[in-house]
Amino acid sequence: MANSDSGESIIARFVRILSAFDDRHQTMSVAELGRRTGLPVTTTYRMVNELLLERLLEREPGGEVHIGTRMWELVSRGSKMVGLREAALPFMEDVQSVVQHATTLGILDSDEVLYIERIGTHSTVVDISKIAGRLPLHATSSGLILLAHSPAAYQDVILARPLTKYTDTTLTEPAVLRRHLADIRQRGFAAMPGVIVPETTGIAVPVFGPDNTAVAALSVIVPRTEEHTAARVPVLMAGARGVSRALGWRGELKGTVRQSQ
Amino acid sequence: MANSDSGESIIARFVRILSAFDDRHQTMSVAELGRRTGLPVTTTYRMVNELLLERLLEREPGGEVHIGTRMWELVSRGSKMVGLREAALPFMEDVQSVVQHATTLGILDSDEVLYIERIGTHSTVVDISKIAGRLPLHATSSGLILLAHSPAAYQDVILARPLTKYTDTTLTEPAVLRRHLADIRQRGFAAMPGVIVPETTGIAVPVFGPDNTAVAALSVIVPRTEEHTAARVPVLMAGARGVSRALGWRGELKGTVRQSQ
DNA sequence: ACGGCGATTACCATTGAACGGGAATCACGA
DNA sequence: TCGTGATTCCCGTTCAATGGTAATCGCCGT
Repeated sequence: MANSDSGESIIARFVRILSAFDDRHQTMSVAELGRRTGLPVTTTYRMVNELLLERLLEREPGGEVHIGTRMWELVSRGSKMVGLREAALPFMEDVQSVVQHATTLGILDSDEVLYIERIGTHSTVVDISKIAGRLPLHATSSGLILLAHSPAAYQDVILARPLTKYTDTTLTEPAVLRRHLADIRQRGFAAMPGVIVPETTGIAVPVFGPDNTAVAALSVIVPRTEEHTAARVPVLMAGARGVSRALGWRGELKGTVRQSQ
Repeated sequence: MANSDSGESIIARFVRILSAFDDRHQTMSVAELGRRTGLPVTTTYRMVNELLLERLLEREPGGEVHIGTRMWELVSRGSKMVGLREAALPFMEDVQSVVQHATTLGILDSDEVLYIERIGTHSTVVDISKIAGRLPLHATSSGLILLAHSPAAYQDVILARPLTKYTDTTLTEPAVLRRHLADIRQRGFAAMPGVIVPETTGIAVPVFGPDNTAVAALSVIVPRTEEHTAARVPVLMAGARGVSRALGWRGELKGTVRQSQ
C-alpha cells in the first residue's frame, strides 16, 4: 500500500500519529511522537511537516505539536456524532438536573461502548467513562442495553468471546448474560450494580433512531449506596424518548441496534 | 509531494475528502465524493477503500460513505477542543438558563471565529452560528472580543483587509473599528446589534487561559427587540470567569489572544 | 567557554506504492 | 430489453515517499 518497508500506507501511519495523542498526551515534541508511534525519525518529521501544512497538526511556540483546529473542525462539521450529541444534550441536562450524577450517552462501535457525551460532576463518584472513551459491552449498563437491542447473531458473537470479570458482580456466563439481555430488552432498561467499578451502579435505557433501531444508550452512573433504580428509570426513559423523537423516531416497537462495523 | 499529476500529497487529498463532508452532506456515494473533490474516479475509489480500512470513513448499508466513528474518536480524544468545551459547558448552561437564548463559545482561528460549542434554542432567533461553523471577526461580537484582546500587530493585519459590510450596522472603517476595539477591551464586553443579521444582537465577553491570554469568547445571541445589554453582560461575565477559572486562570489583568496560526 | 546529548534539519540514492486511463461488471429503473 | 451511472478490475508508468547517514541547532551542566 505504500512505499514503506513495513508495508504500511500513509493513511495507516496517519492514524498511528493521531493515535499517539490522547487525553494524557495532547501535546508532545516531534521526537517523542516518533518514539510513541515507532515510526522512523525522518519519516516522522516529514509527515509532521506535511500535516502542519494542512493544519491537521499545529505547532506550539515551544515547538511541540498537537492536533490541529482544522482537524477538529473538519470532523465536527461532517460527522454524524455532532448531530446526535446536539439532539441529546438538552435531554441529558434534564436528566442530569434531576439525578445529580454523571449522565452519559454511548453508542456501539467496534464491539465496545463508545461514549459520545457525558455531563455531570467529575469527582463525586468513581467513574471511568469519559468522552471518546471506550468500555466493554458486557460490563456496562450502556453496553448491555446496546447489546440487548442487537441482532441475536451479533449477541452470539460477543458472548462467545472471553469476557473479562472486573468485579464479582460482572456477568461473564453466556447463558446468564443471555437471560439478562432478554430481561433488559423486555423491561426497557439495564441496571448493573458495580459490574466494572464496585462502588457504582449504571442505569441505562435505549435511544431509538428513525428506523427504530437502538442508536445509542442514555445512562446515569450513581453511587451504589443510593441507587433508587425504580425512581430513576422513568426519568431516563423520558429523556431517551425525547432524544429519540429529536432524531426523528416515531414508532413504538422495539428495534435492533444499527451496527457500525 | 506525491505521485499525483496535480502534485498533491496524499494528506492534501485526504483533507479534500474530509472537506467534502459538511452538515448538509454528511453522507454520499463514492461517485459523488469524487465529483465534489474533483479527484479522478479511480483515485477516489482507491483512497476511499484505504480510509475504510482504517475506519476513518464508514460504509452504510446502501453503499454510501460517511466520516467514520474512528475519526471522531481519535480527534476527540487527542484534541484540546474537548477540554475547553467540557470546561465551558456547565457555565454556558448557567448563562443559557438565565438568558434563554442561544449561547455560544468561539475561538480565533485562521482569522475567523470558529464556534466550538453552542447551546440553546435553534429556532427562536435567526442565527447562523453553528458548531464548527465560521464567521468573520469584524462582524460578530465574539470576533470583536477576540480581536480586541489580540496583539496590535494582528489587529492591523485584519483591519487592513477588505471588510464585508453585511448590514448597515456592520463596521468596516478601520479607524472606527479601532476605536471600538479599544472600548471593548476596556469595558470587557462587545455588544453588536445586527452586524451580520439585522434582527439579532450579539453580546460577547472574553474567556482567559492560565497564561492570561483570551482563549475564547463566550457570547449570547438575542433578538434585537429585547437586548437588555446592561442586564446581560454581568451574567456573561460571571460565566466567563467561571470558565476561565476552570481552565486554570488565576490572574486579573487583561491579556492578549493566543494566536493559532 | 567547552563539551555532551537530544532534538531537529539537510541530503540523497533507491524503489515500489500510488497513479489514472480504460474497460468490464454490476445495479437499477425505464 | 436497454441504458445510464456507480463500482470494480487491470496494468504499465513514474516520481513521491522512504529512511539511512550526517550536519546543525539548542540547551544544560561543569
